[in-house]
Amino acid sequence: MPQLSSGGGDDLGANDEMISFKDEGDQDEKIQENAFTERDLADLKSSLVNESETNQSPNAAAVRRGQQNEHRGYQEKHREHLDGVSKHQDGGMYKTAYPGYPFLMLPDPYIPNGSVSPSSNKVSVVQQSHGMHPLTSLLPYSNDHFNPSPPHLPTDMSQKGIHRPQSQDISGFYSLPQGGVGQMPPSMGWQSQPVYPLSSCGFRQPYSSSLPNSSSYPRFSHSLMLGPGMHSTGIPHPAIVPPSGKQDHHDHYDRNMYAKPHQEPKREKEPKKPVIKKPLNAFMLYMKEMRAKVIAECTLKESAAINQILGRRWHALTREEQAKYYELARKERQLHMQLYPSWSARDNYGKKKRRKREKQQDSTTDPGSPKKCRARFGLNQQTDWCGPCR
DNA sequence: ATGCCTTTGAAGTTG
DNA sequence: CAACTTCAAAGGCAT
Repeated sequence: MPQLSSGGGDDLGANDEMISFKDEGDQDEKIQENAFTERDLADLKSSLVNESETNQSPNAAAVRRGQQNEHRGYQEKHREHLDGVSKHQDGGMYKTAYPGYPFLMLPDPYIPNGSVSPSSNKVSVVQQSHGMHPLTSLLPYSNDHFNPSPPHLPTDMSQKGIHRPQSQDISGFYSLPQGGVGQMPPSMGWQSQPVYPLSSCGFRQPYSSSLPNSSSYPRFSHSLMLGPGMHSTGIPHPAIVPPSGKQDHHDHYDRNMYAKPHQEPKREKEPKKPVIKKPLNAFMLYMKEMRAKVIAECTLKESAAINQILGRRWHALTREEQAKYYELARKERQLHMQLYPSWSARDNYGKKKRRKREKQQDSTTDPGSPKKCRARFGLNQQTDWCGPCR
């Protein structure tokens, strides 16, 4: 893949990247294949669908329609919506949220003013004591494309208590904290938003278990969105994460770091070096922005499922639409470089690898159960002995 | 408690 | 230099 930053200039190196899409045919094939195998599971699960779920769906047929639609190629569906000929009675998510191209909804949840995704609260960000981003004034972003919301609507908010600046700059992802109270962007009007039927989501059935019901449908309280971490002092840079805390499952950073950004005086031990995370690439930025929409429209929660949808939508975007994110990502990298000139992706490299290696080493010395051991060495479970087990 | 899943893209590593 | 690997986000789920 060519580097976007290469060659300078207009920097639409993204175009090259976009040319080299995966074989969509294969993808669709894979998708359909999965859809088929997963439908069985879905059928199974659908029997467990609770009352509220059916209440949300106009009728069972609608649900089934959604399931049937799952077997149609995403591209087909996408084309449908592009043509503005949504056959979904419910109007379909695109009809509702994407009158035209998906990007037209960008203004709504765009992250620069706070990744609205209620699920993306885990902003991977850093907690530093100072409130102002050192490069605030350097942020050259003109987010014309991403103007987050109508002027009358507050946009300064983020999840789990992260302040997002109202100013339109790159800081959306490397949030620049500002004073003031977190506010709800238009897209955060979750509770008043209509429930989008599952059929509008081009997603596969296994997640029908996530069909809306009164309890599972994402409702986000203000306390969640304006968590205790909402503070006027803020977050210097989302890419930085305190090494001590747990940021996410993978890297063990503190998810709630924003919730308690100022409670650290207690621990005065080892001022460890904060972890600086990778800047987000174009797709990651896109995901972060669109996740909330997908969650709302498809009533999904599982990120793996959501990401599949987002991946398909990503491919459905036009070059111009993608270019916006590539450009944003490029600026993200630039800013990241400015902020952390000495940082290298290598810094965070090899953690999992190391863990894996360590695990493997453990497993070589510790054979585990005989069954596991035989399986590992491809031996007959009934008759064979493996060395380590012996 | 931890890792996997799932996506794309950037960047690092390996051969 | 091509191919491969890792890590960014996300949250449910399995172990």
